[in-house]
Amino acid sequence: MPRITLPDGSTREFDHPVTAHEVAKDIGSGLAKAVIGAKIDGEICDLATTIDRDCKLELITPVDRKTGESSDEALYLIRHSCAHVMAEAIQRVICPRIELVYGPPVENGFYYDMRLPEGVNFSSDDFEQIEAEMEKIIKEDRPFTRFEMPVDEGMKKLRDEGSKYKLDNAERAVEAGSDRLSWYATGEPGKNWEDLCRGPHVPSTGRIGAYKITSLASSYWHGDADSDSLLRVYGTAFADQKQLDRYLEQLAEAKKRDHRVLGKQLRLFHVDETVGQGLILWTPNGAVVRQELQNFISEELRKQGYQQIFTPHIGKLELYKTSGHFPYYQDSQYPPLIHHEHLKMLADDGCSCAQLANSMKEGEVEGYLLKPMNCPHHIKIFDSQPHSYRDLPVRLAEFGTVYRWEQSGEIGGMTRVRGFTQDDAHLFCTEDQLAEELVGCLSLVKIIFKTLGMEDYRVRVGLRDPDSSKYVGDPKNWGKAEQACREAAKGLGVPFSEEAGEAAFYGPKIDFVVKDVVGREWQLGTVQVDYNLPERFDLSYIGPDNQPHRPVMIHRAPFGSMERFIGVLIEHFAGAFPTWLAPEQVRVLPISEKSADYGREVFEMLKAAKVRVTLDDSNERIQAKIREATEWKIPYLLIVGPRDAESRQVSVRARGFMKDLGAIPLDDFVATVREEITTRGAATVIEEHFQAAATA
RNA sequence: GCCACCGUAGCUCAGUGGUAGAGCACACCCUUGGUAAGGGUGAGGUCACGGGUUCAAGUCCCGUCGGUGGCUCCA
Repeated sequence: MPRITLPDGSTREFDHPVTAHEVAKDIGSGLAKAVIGAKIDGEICDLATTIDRDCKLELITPVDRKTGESSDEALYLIRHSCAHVMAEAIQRVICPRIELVYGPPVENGFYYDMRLPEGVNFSSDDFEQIEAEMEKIIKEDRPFTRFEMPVDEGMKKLRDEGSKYKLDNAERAVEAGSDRLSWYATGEPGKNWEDLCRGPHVPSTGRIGAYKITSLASSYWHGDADSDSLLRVYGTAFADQKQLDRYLEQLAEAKKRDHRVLGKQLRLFHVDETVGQGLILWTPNGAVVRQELQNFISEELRKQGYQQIFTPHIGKLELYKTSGHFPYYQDSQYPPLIHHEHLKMLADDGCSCAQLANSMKEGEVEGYLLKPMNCPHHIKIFDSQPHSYRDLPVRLAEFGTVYRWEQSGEIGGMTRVRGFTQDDAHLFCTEDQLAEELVGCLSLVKIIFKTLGMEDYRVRVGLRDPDSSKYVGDPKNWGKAEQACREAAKGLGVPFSEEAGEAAFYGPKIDFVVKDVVGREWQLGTVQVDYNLPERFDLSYIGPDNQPHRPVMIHRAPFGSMERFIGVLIEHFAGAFPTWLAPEQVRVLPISEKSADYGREVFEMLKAAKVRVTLDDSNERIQAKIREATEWKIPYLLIVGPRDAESRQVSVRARGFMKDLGAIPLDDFVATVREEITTRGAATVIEEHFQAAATA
């Protein structure tokens, strides 16, 4: 008879099979009331699950009594159950003929995919009504009742009901090894709403807590673009209103630091539909941030022995045929630029687009390509001279702008664009130098992320799929390169994962993924080993044996692109850039016209010290000037009035303190702000000046 | 690319087929003030673009462009 081990190690024995709920009752009536599910030998189950064998049992309550937080399991049960309630409400409120497809819990909530019958539609305007219906179902506190059938019988039921989607789900379950199919009725089977579902669920609808329908999207059946288009309704649910409110606040907070919102507010960049989708116009403020960042990266590159180069934005088609970019990746490139005479000739001949594409592939029409990658140009620089092994490694760096035809639905803000500038570099080295070069690439990343305070990132090492033969290069070298990537990643001291099958066909790679303050992940740069391009371009160096050898290439763009990186940076800092990056570093605010002359003097002095400073000599009151300046997230505001002019001081209001920190001599301020800027924030001397005021 | 929703002043947004609105920003005037909005006046619009329905369209329909959310893709 079942002997049940609880998480604290204690055991309970029963002389008959019991349900998880009965065990909870046996422990205490309070627990029995609170509990919403169980974990039996690590597997999450309904509370009504019968236990007839020895097992480990964990009871799931909506909220942990000690921490006040919900476990992942509790949220899983609540959200999965809420998906059912939402689906029922939608069928009742919108249309009963809506076909249900699939409704799982996901991170931060749940969704339900459904197929709408012809002519039926709904929008976010209907959310309120659906939520009202959900409220009713929850108030009724109907039990989630599980019932099972043998596969044959279950399939027949589904066929009779005529839902191809549910039938498909069942077939998949059977393929995965199920010998029975299960349904959950919200109430009484055969009488109330039901759904084919593996479960588990909370015991009854009343236990769902707080919920909200969040958005509407579309999806494809099986994720296949050629298959049926489905409507996906997103929602979220929590154990209680407080948690839901907190989540919604986080969402609102995330929206406020969205780089697209801040980009507009702080005039960092502009996208103009008449210029083109996904083409970033860097406005003066954004250009400052980018320029400062590029200067910083360039300095570090020089320290590491990189040489800076410049290459044009286009190159002959032939070049990209050699590299393999054309026509292999033609779909993700802007169409080629072709010669006038060709264009004219083809037009006169009434040539179709398809014919044109064909003749370009065949080499009958020459043209140029807007470069989708910088490597071919860099390779040509490397190859413009013979190389001795003594020259290696050669490290060529360029902030190189590339253009890619991203799918229109994917483009947005600065993080997914069609024209972008990579902090690109290509390293040409010997097989033996590879490991050390990889370490060098990663140390650069480390320095820069640290300076920017972006310490919450992880590294993904992409390795070969052991079952595939698509990879180019010597398997022995691959093994060594993979090991080198692994070691280099380890040396960073941040979490990293190895992912088999994620390598490019031409070499293993290391990707950097950063997390922003609200927990979203962004893939930034990569470091990739390449055995393919040196082969394709027939690169060589002369070794100590006086024989030609093939160099190995490393592509590295550790920040991905300036666009995406700065997009992420805007969100990371919520627009409040550290002083060295801030478009406007200091603003001088004279109290009134009486102090205008001194204000101008302060302004000129800072300008001469190469500080990005402005003077607000408008005839507003000081309160209004401060408010205005605060909205621009300027690091330092200098309030100057007759008192300050008298003593040649400035009254400092530093961003983040939101109050008057007191006055310091003008010369001291200039010197300290300079130091903060040149050390890129390593010295935050200003605050030390005001220790007492700042902490008061 | 696919699906849904959206596009009104520089920005944020109201606007029920019948005379295009508010707040902020901007310009000018008054105000000259010590740490998050002083007051007044004014200017600002092809309601994304193109077609259609209607006596009448910002509003309804179709198309195009663009945005948002998702799906798919991502050298």
